[in-house]
Amino acid sequence: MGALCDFCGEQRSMVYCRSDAASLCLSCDRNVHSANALSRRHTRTLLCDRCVSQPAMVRCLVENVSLCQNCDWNGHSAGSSAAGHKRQTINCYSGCPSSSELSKIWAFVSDIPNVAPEPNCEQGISMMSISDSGVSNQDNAAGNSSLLDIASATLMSDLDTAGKPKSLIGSSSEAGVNLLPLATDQTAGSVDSTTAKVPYTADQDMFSKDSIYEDFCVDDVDLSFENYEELFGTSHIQTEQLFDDAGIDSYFETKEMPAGNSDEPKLMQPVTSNAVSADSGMSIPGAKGDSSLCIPVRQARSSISLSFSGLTGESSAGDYQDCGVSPVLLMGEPPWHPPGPEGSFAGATRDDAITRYKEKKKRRKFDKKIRYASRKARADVRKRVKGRFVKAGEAYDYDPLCETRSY
DNA sequence: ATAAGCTTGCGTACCACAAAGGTAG
DNA sequence: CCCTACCTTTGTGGTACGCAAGCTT
Repeated sequence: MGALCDFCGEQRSMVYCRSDAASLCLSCDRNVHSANALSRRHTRTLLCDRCVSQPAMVRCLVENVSLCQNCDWNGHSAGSSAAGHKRQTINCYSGCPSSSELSKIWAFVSDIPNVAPEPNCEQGISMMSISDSGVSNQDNAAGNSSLLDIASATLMSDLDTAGKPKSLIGSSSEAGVNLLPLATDQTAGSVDSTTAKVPYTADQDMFSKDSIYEDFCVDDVDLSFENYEELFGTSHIQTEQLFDDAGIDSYFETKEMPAGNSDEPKLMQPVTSNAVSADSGMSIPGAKGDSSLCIPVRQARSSISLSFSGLTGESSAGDYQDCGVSPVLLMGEPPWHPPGPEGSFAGATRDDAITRYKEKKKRRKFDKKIRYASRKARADVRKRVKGRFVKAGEAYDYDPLCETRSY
């Protein structure tokens, strides 16, 4: 039994709405997201079967579970016995699809309950769009059938441990499947599906050419993050709990940071503002886009470089890497590689990135750090006027030592 | 459909003063 | 090299305020 629906609190939550930062049962999902046009645009996806708190990104066909990126990485990391498991991307949807329509999209999910059609959603799947590519059925001349193609696409049977399809080219074109970058959250992110159209057709072998980036014609988008929840898709506490996972901690317990780590000072900075925690950069779940950052790499790089707090335009690649952002992602290296010697390099790079990310996550403190307890103690007992400290002996309106105000 | 007003949330300045840090003798 | 005195800088918390974004009318 998974977590209960955040809305009704009765049914088992099944889908995750990043815009609402809520886990919902299908019934409430339809109710909530049929309220108005805006809510219908919320993109949802399956809930991670493992952590039951994050949106699932992939479906492990071997274990038959849906996993968020963190759980996927943890469970299918290089060297683990599960590293070779076949995985399939899980697509987001918006609109108000019926349970049968969801069943078509998520054919691998056997227990989609029947949900009565919502009166406000008479358009049903006609309103539905797969946010993977910004390709909606309205845009897709192939209609619903291709929609399902998209939904079932990207069979990751040949994925290496970095989640990079090895034989993407062949499988995509041969099967007539529209293989597209992983899902973006069009509402949680600024990646507007209306502008982020990917002009891809099945006969375009975009993955086989060096011109891969040129084929992504996405307007430069603002990837600024509006709040922490949106960024992480969960609350601070939840996130910390997530990464307080004993498995993760135990994994790093014996590992020492190398001396002279250039990012050491930065690590000491409390991350209390809505500035983007660089940790997010690794998985960037909900980071105005999905964890897999399905926006084209080049665009992502340019946008992120302007949006990550503390990272200026002059920031070097090392800065980004220090922040845990995969150099693969940031430096324009494609998120996957064709089979070949480069693959192992990419895997190592990714492992390095994961290592940095986890180390940093372990060390990070989200609450305010008190450097001088004595000063805090002093401030705690200091008298104030409208929040400001006042000279000793002056009239004051707030005595922190008193239960009630003096004014 | 648009504009104006309202609400909400976030970031920051402000204050006094003890402690920390730096410098000179 | 160590110690002391002096000066400057830092950091601490509650509140008010400004701004921006979203929502309502």
